[in-house]
Amino acid sequence: MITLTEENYIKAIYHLGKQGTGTVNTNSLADAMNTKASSATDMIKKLAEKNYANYKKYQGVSLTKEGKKVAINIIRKHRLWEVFLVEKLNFTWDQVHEVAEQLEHIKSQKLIDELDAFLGFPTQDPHGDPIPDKDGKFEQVEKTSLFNAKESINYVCIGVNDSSADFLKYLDGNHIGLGTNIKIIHKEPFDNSVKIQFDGSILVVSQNVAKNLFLKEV
Amino acid sequence: MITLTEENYIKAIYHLGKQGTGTVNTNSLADAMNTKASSATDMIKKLAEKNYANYKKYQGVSLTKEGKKVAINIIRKHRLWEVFLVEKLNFTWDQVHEVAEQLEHIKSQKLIDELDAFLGFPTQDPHGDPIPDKDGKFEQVEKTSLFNAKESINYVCIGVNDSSADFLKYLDGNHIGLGTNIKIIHKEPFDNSVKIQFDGSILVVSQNVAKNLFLKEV
DNA sequence: ATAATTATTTAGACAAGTCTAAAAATACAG
DNA sequence: CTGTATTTTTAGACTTGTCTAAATAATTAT
Repeated sequence: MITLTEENYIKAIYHLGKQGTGTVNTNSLADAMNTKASSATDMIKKLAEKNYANYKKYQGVSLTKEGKKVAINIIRKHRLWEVFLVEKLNFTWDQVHEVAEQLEHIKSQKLIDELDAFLGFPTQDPHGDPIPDKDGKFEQVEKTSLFNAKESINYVCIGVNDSSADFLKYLDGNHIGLGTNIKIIHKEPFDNSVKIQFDGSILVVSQNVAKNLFLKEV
Repeated sequence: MITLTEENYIKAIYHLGKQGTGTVNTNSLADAMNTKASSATDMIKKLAEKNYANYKKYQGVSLTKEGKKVAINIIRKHRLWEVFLVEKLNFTWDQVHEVAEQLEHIKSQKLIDELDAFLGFPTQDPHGDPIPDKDGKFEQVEKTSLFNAKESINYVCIGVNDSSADFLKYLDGNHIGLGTNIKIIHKEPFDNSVKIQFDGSILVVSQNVAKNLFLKEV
């Protein structure tokens, strides 16, 4: 049996370690879990014990194949529930995260498979992130941040990095969403702000915003 | 903050104590929770401490107004999720309970209100039990068990008492469900079995079945 | 009314997950 | 390369919910 806390640690290791491929150090894991390094160490040992993680003292932690499988399954559930909440229950994209964090831990294979079918086998969640299929396969879309994007090229918004409610509300307030077509008018070297054009309007966004908005060339 | 375990104890007290109006003794509570009497005592104390339960040593436990509110809210969530699972995700009525037991603990007022609306404000779950509305109000339907029903009167099946998967599968196998019209042909005094007629077929059911099938006169 | 039985509570212990404080290992700067 | 700073681990303790075993209260039977 895998506990709720174990699942959350596994998920955190996955996200911190470049989609499960890299090593994560104890302090960043503790930070991500809002806990202390000593607690993280204890849990890392337990995960290694249960064969979800590779661990050598002072060398950081990474997920085993088994651990990655668990992580991807949680992510699949999280993102499917997000689609459900937005498409069927009138949630906005900044409201879904908190509830999906709870729903992702419900244990029932039938539930998630039926939900997937009910939603029409979606491939992206409301923030543009890919949804793993039943076998854990998913496409990592080629994406550039607005910060790294080039002037005078046409882009379309395909996702966000920081999905904090505040950031998502900011985007909503400025009428930027998935699918919005964006062109860079000017990149200001002084403060790294970016002047963009979309839907006929012009907007200057901060470096912070630019780094968290993902685009794709069209 | 109320914990998952506390919620489950409150729910059990509600169900055991005649919909929250009566007193429950420690042993039955422990049995219902699959735990030991000493554990039940500990939890009862905690619930009394937090004002969800009334408790005097050796006198059993009952829910406070606050406790009843919590119980009814959990039941509301449980039953709404059951409707969702059956109507939208192709679950059969014997498959819903286990998953609804998990879903009922998800914390989000918006989630449950939106789900309620999405389902069209249903008043009964798939087993015929009433669903409390947003304010905790619900109709307790007048029901007789088949065991107590009288011969030669027309009844309709409106619910079940024992909602174990085995019992529900038995009913499915015999094509009895909510809404099935039933008439008693003969009550056998020897073993309390009951011969019934429905949809043109004739069936003899055991006392056990008769006690767990709820009917309403038509 | 008293003895036997049953129900309930208490006491002390354990596992999971967390914490603080201190020790040990690693990394970094001069 | 050596000392300092940082990171990580260990040790011991606390909380929640559980257990067993023993003590106490309530109930039932004679």
